[in-house]
Amino acid sequence: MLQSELFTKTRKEAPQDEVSKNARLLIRGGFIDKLQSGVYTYLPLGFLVLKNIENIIREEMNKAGGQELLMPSLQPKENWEKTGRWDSMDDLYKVKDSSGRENALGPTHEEIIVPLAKQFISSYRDLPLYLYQIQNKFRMELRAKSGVLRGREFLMKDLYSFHTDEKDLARYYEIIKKAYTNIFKRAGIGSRTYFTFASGGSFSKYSHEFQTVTEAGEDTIYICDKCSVAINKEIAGGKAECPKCGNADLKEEKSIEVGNIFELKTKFSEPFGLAYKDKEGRDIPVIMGCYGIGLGRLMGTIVEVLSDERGIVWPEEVAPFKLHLIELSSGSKKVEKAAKAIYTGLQKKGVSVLYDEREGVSVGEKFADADLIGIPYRAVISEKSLAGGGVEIKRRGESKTKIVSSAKLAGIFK
RNA sequence: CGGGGCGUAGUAUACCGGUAGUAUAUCUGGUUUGGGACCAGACGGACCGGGUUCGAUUCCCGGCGCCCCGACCA
Repeated sequence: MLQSELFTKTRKEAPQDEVSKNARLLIRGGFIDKLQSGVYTYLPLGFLVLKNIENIIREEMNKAGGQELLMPSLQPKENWEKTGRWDSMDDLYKVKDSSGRENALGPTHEEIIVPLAKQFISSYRDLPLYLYQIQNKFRMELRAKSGVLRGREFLMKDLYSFHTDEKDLARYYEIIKKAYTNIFKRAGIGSRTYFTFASGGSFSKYSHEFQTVTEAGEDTIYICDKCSVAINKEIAGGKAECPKCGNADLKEEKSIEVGNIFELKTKFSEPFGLAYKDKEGRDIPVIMGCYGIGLGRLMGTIVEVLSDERGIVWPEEVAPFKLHLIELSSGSKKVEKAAKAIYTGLQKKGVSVLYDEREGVSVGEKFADADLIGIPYRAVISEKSLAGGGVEIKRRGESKTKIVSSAKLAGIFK
């Protein structure tokens, strides 16, 4: 993409009402725009990042046997009354249309997927079953905060699993645990993300969260270095010990909940009468699990964890482009021609490139933009680089540069 | 939802009871080009409603919006 044609421009300063690092950098770089508190537009650059995150998640969910579908946000009141959540869930958005009909704007989708699954599950032969979607959620947060980390409308992947018994649920739980570990690794935050024991609510001892260590987090966890797991402060009580090995020498950190998985068991299958016939022909309630990841929150977490004083440092798999090609021509036709040839050549090889061919933009500004936007590789082409034998290449986040011939440039992205 | 703070050009800010200045961005023209370069000109602004006042962007009241702390958060 030509940078001169990019919809957005970078900003030197962030709006004073944004305090969080993720929102300040994402707004300055032209990734997002705030419409109202807790509600953001994803601009072209941000949308590219979001799509990359989405693809990572989709690949891992498919690998775990998930079938993707898309459910509505407008959800009839009756479904929510059946589970009692129409009245009990205080962050539920309720909308009344001109005919007087009432709907919820979906904050989660148990109320929809369970009656849906009921249409197709009747026998033990139909189980297990794994369904997921990537879809906007609405939650009336009393206090939206921390940029994209806690919003009122946000993209979320939610997967629901259906099983014959708890043993099978436990088996699948482990599969998703691995899938989530892969997702956070590919998203570049694996080394700081811990499998965490958290409050289980009324049906089980624990639920589990994936918590990423950063000062920007609103949760506090205690990490066991021996087991590389953590326990959420909300259930740790006064003296925390590792739920796995009993170690009491835990490290306290602030963290962001980037994913959660929990056992629903029969909490939703019962109100909707979701049951299957076993081999003896008896009706048995279906056992369920559910598993969520907020995509915007994940994007914000990546920014919180992987950025420096100059801007964002995107991991390769989520970066909006693989390479930021910067032309410093000073009006030199030779440099212009060489840069353009490299750009077209890389495009043909399928390497995504943001090509800064803007005229009359100073060197400092181009470099500052590249640092802020945070594409993993920066290639500079100028009189100087050509004299040195080609293109000067540098990784974002590192300071050493090296010259490679333009022929060899594409090889870096294999 | 409790407490606190803040609303002035696209953005960041200043001053003021007498209708608003600067920077940056944008537009025009020109000079520049290895870390947000420079010159000249132009465009553009007081959240909404009410009150006090000869006069309100400024003071008072109400609303709305935004941020922070807390509570809440399958």
